[in-house]
Amino acid sequence: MRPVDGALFYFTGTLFIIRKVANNMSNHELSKAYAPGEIEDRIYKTWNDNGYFRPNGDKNAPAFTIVIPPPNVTGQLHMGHALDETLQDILVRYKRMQGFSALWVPGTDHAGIATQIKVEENLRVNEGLTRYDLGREKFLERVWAWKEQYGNRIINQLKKLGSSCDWEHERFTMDEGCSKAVREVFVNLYNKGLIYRGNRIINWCPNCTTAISDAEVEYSEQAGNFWHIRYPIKDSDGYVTVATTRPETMLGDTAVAVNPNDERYTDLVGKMLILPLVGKEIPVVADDYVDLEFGTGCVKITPAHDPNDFLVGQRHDLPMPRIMNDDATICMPGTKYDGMDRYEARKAIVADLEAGGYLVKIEPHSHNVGTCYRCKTTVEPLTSNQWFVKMEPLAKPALEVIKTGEVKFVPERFTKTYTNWMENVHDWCISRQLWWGHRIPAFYCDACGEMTVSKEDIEVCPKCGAKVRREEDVLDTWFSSALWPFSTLGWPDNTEDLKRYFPTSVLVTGYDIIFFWVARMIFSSLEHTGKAPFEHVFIHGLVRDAQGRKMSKSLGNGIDPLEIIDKYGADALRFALATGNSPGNDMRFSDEKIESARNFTNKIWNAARFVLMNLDIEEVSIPAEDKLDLEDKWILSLFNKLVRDVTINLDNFELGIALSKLYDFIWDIYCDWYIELTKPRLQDKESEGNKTAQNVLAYVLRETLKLLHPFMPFITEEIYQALPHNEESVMISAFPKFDGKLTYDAEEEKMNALIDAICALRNRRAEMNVPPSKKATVYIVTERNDIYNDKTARFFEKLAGAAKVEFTACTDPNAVQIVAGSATLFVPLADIIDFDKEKARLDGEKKKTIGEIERLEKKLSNEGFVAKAPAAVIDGEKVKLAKYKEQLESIEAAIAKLQ
RNA sequence: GGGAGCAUAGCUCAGCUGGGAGAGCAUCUGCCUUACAAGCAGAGGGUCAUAGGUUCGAGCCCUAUUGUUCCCACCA
Repeated sequence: MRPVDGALFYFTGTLFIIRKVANNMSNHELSKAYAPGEIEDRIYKTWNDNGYFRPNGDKNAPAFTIVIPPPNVTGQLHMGHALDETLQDILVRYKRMQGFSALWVPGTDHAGIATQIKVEENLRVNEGLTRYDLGREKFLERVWAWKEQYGNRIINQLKKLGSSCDWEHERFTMDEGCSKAVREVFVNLYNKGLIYRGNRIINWCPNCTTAISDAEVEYSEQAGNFWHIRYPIKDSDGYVTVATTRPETMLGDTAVAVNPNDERYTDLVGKMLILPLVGKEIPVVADDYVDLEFGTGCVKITPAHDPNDFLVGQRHDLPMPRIMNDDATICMPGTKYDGMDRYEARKAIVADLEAGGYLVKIEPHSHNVGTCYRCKTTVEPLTSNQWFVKMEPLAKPALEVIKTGEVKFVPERFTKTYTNWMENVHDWCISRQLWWGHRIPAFYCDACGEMTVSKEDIEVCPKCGAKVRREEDVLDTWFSSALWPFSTLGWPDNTEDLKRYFPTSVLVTGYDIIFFWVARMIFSSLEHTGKAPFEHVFIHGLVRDAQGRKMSKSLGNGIDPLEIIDKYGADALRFALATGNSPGNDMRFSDEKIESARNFTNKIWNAARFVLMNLDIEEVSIPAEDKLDLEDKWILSLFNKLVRDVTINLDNFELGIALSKLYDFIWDIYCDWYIELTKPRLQDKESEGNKTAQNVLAYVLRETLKLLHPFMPFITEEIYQALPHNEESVMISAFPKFDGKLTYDAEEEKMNALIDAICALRNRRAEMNVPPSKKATVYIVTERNDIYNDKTARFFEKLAGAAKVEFTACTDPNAVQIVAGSATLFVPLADIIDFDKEKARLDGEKKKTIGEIERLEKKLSNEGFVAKAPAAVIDGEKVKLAKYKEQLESIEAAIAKLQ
């Protein structure tokens, strides 16, 4: 599979040069700051050229599959994508390094409405034409041309992020294979009776002039009015008063409904009313739908323009006249309202009602108005002939796989969101009055009235032989997205890919499209493949701006990921997106965050520079145990624990936690301590420990880079290539495994004691305003010479401002005493020390220590605690107690010495 | 009306299956200690929203309350 043989391997970078330069003892001026720009593109190209993005050829390796949530083909990369792709890339790279045959399928979505609108807009602006001027065929040619022109833009942008997709698997929701899958699914569902065509009430967007599904309607609270209107009772002086928020729809009223239990109106049921302005007679019907408490108790019924009224209309067999055209203008030929826009008509009707004495009152009333999620136009509910997917039979198994855990949401709470929706889902309106999309494969015969749904195009009616015409409507974009996990792998054919990589492993997406997409993939996959499409759904939140606002075009607060990459590098962006937040929660993106991420890349870069400057070995391995110093065992032990923790976190989708552990290890442990601790050995080239220090330093760095690689692929590769290494790329190297032999608990404890002592010493010096340049001999009194000895003394010299270390008590009465665990350190720092102040300080420490001892003793003498707490916790407390007791002795000795 | 999230340092947020609270930024002090000033060393700063409960032990589990954000439903 992979063209290793003969492949020109050309990872060469700045750091590689550093190593050469350092070894040759020249002193070139080398970049102190990490400059990602040139490095990233070069590395990405090398990965690609070497075929690393393709699954490894190992037939025995377990498969790991992710399909990308396909971005809109003509879209541009935004922060939401950047987050989504980063998370997927982390998972894929991790699994690939673990030896899985990892496949990440990329691709784009034709995005029906969005793309069509874009092309129409372009047509209007540049040529002054509408799609109707061009006609269907010509218009579609334009859209395809547009797709060809812009389709690669977002794909190239994904590459800038470092996405390790298998580009040879790239798919498009309207390519041949996906189209075949769509057609197969449509016909199958139709034949099973799960797709039907009918005149139902649907959500209509007058601006996009298409039906949209329930999921595509967004509700927004809007201020409006309640108009109370009198409807006269036929053959009577009486009237009923109805209240409505949409007076213009009265033109389409075919009844007034009251609650059957409403005693106020019992006599009215069955009577006829005269519809004002129209003069038509309409009945009063009794229906449970009417709320006794709300409004006047009388509801005007407009079956063609309100979903609830539609149901009432069906129950009472009412006529359902549509009074609006597709552009939401009034359709009432012969009336003055004909042709008026719906809001214009509202004004006119209210005025006329008032003039006619029908208007009782106007009450301010705010209510939720449905809007189109694409263009924000208020949707018009109306009856229309549309295609629907019958949801009930599909929802059942889709709920079941969640219940059984066959599909798991991460975080788990989103199962509830999903379940609530799926339990209450209505039939899915799938037809769209657009041109760009999968055209519905239904054929009408005008001669005999037959409708044929067919996998193959047909020209003539199979029943009567007359010429047929094809359905004009296309399918909802989400209909094809719903098939994405299996259509991209070759379904309906039983391809090798399908067998090997389906079901997929994880789906990574934002919580905002659980209904649109995740839910529909699950029921579609179950229905057509018999399997759930994925095992885990890893949900993330939205990327917001620094103020916590949603990024939006209209607000102009969007942050362009490409600009960020340009300025800070892809690794910094990925770090900023992957850290400091937990799954499913929204996150804020700020300058501070990206700067701090950039600083981290720089820190790694410089640590690597340091290591390389000191490296003159060609191979790196862990030296024999008897060669290892205390600090070597300490860092190896901590690294080993890091491997264990990071692996566990990654397996649990705790990417942010894993990354912050890596950050802490690299910065606080490796850089701040270990590098400093190795300096004495490194500076003495002839020293016995020099090679050991080099080996451990380079080993831990190299292995840590492997752990970090899924998160920050570029910088880790660049440094990996510069270090001695065996595998051709860190990207395909083996992810480190926990090694039981590398656990050094005793050394960890000793090194930690030394660190505590060094910190205590630094602390004292700072408190006393001793300038770092002023060194003093440090006298250490202790019984633990396994910790404090000639070998570790150098740490005090290097890191704690010690001129030298003596293991005797200090005779200088002005020496400051520092108690650190089991040792007391004397430092003659001050010319004259203030005895009272020193005593007060020591007294304070004594008091604090006694407090701790008392707390621990109390806890350990608590029968409940001793009886019920786990042994490890109890032991931990005992160790702490012993430590404090030891410290107390030292403090008391120090106080005694002062007097 | 139903559901979910959030409330922890000045700000933004971590805190995994309960074992005496952390990071980044900001603030203060001192350092160009030749890997890194995009840095180093040190410091200050928190009744973990409130009230109960479970537990030997609660930021974490349970109940209620308050504030806040979001999703779903749509009573015309």
